[in-house]
Amino acid sequence: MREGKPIGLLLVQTAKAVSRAFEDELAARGGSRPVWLILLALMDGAHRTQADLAAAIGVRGPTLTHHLGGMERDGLLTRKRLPENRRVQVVALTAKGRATFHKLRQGAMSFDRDLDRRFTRAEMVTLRDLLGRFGASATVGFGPDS
Amino acid sequence: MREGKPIGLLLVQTAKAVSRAFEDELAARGGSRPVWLILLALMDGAHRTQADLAAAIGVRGPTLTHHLGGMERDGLLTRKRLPENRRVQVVALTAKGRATFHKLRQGAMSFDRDLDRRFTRAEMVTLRDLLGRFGASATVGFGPDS
DNA sequence: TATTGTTATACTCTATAACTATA
DNA sequence: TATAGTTATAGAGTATAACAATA
Repeated sequence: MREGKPIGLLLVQTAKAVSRAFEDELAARGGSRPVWLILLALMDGAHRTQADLAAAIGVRGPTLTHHLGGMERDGLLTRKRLPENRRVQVVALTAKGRATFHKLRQGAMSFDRDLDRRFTRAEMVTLRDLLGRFGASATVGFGPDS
Repeated sequence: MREGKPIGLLLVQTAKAVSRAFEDELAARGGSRPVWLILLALMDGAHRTQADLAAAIGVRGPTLTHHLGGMERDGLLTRKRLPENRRVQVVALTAKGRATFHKLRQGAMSFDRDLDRRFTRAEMVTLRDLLGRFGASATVGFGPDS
């Protein structure tokens, strides 16, 4: 016998509200969720190919190409072919890209601080455990500081 | 000093995965999230105007019009003007609309049962409390049975 | 004038299929 | 043939601005 709103719905609605607020925060600093995730992945530096990068942020190849195109037009990154294997594109952040990363990171961190204040240490441990129980995977954090 | 992945990110990523799975479940039964939410709101029957309905499912007027248009074309509902106030549209489910509701409701309930099994009663109480702490609002459940 | 909803239009994110270039 | 990525195209969901009809 379950009580109250379905837990999946509660989770999804809660996350939708939080997600919207987070995206507003990023937008106020000239970013968006996909741009933030790409910057994060590039700063972490662990990916090798665009296919890897796409997988890291959870989209398909053409979707990544789409976002990289926009970011390249905005001067956030450059793409150039590897001489040894000209099929591969090497994606690198520009100074502006790194600056944007830091700007967005500020927003992301302040956003998270606000959420964080609502829970005690113990509650946070419990919450992480319970969220983990839904069986989703995860990759990124706030990324490196420099 | 916080530890691990930002809690907001964890929440959003978890919800994204759950949400995607839920939408696949609805899609397998010929629905979608917005259609499900609209059917649910109409079965609950608490709204009065389309503006209310839009607010209940968290979208703007034109977005609702867009979805109602599709659902009307699909024969799930009818719209007609109130004689007393011809600005107001009265939205009503057809038999097909109600049938679709029940079909999607099966999917939603079986989906939620799967999630539910992963938690004890006590954990569920805790989880609801903690999710509530994020400060999101909420309206719907599984709706009425008939 | 204010209210209710629609139309016109557009943007963002995403995807699949077909293609180019390279290996 | 297989691989890395792009182009072409499309579709879902959302929004704002302007509008029509009604009150």
